[in-house]
Amino acid sequence: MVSAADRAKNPTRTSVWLERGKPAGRARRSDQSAPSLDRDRIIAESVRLLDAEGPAKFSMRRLAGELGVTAMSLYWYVDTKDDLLELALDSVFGELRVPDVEGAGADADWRDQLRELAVSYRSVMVRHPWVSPLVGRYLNIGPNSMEFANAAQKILSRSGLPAHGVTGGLSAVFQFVYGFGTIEGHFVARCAEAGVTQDEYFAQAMGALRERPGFHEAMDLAEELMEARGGDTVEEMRERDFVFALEILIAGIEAKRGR
Amino acid sequence: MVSAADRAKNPTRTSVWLERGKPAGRARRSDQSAPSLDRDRIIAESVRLLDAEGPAKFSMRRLAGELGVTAMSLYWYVDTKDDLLELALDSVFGELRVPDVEGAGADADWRDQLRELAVSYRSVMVRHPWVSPLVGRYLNIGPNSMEFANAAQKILSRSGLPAHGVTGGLSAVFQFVYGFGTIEGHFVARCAEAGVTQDEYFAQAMGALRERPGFHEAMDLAEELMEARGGDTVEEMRERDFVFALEILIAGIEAKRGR
DNA sequence: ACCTGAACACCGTTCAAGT
DNA sequence: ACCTGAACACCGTTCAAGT
Repeated sequence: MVSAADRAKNPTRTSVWLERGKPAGRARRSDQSAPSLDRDRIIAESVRLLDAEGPAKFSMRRLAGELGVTAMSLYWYVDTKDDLLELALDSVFGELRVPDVEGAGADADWRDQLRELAVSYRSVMVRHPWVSPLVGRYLNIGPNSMEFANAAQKILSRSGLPAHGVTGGLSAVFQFVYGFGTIEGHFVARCAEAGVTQDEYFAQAMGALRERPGFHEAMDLAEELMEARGGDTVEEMRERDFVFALEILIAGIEAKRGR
Repeated sequence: MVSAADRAKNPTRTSVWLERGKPAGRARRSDQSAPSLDRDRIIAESVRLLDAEGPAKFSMRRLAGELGVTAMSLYWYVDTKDDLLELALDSVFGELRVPDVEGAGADADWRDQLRELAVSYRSVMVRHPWVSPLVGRYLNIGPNSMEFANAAQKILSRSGLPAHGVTGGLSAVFQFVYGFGTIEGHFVARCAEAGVTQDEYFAQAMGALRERPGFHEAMDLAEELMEARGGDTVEEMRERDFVFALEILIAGIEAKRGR
């Protein structure tokens, strides 16, 4: 933990994870009277609030209220709201089911492991729609993010892609999943806020669009394509798109093997 | 344009573009004295400010100040800040160079057109890093967004993908570009804010990471992969990743033709 | 070591009032 | 038709002070 004065000496610090000093908060006193707060409690409650009410309503004052404390108490444990968000971000990355890529897992089919990691990443983004803007905002170098990135690198390294293409392959797959999960997560959150099902929301938006003058032609093609894809619910349609897109990516990687 | 009272009658409105009444602002009076403001000026200045100072510093009060007017004047032209952002979003989508997919363009190679559209989308995201969170937030049904989506659909429809796979293919390509452009745009913006070049920022972050205990192994693989990819500057490295990733996607689509 | 109260410089938006 | 001033209910953060 770093005081405001220390921070002034390190003005280019770009991440909580690059703090000097104790990484997990200020030194705990050995004294018997336990403090009412700690970083982990603050982070856990932040995640809960962000999930429940969305990032727009998340404030230091609101969070403090939920913890039965004044807003200023929080500043004993984190330097800024930004740092807190970065901590919350890495904390939900802990939910990722990262396949075993070391011992026995190093012999598994890279395609299966890639699918597993992609599916898991997607579901984190959907469960926590506030995560995706933060992934863009921070460096993503917390321990859980790093474990994820490391596993992804190992999996793609075994795909047969030429060495010069592995980072590009990583981009292709995980930026896709990021984009997909972002849009999906926001859609789910919007429906929940509006108090309608995804199918209701979708039907309403499509209806409104069809009435727009000059958009008939565009909608015709869109509907034709949606028809061909099939799927009875919005969730099923999205699922088909995700699966097919992932298969395109895997097929593309296979096509680029050794070139 | 819709008054607060009208809006109350349409509580499920989910986009400025689904407003009832005049789509381009309130009716202009025929009177000779021109008003000092109009929607287009407000939108243009919003884009300028968002580019220059980022979304965190963008406020109705700040914007009004820049336009030489009080904050409340703006509410004559837009219902909420949210609506204004949605308008600004579609406005920068107007910068997209959408290939001709209708007449002669319908015979062009779909790969070339897909690359052109992807490159253009990426560069919009990088020039305007505030765009990417908004793409997640809104429905993206403004006229420029729709033209983009329509062109993308037409291009993918000619790729040889089976009809049921076209929407998945669209996801794969454009969610990838979205994710890539998001991360890239934020990185560029962060460097500008910190007043360092991308290469300096990158070197600093890598250096800090290498010093972290227990991250040696992960960094070794990452550096090996970056070595193999090559590229002397951060921009060049990113360029290689983007190009290769896009070729993976195209190869994947080709592999899925007719299946 | 840990927490608080008051204060500063901000927000988006409403509403009644001006011209 | 278009714009303003005052007001409401908020923000993140600092700082001096309490225990």
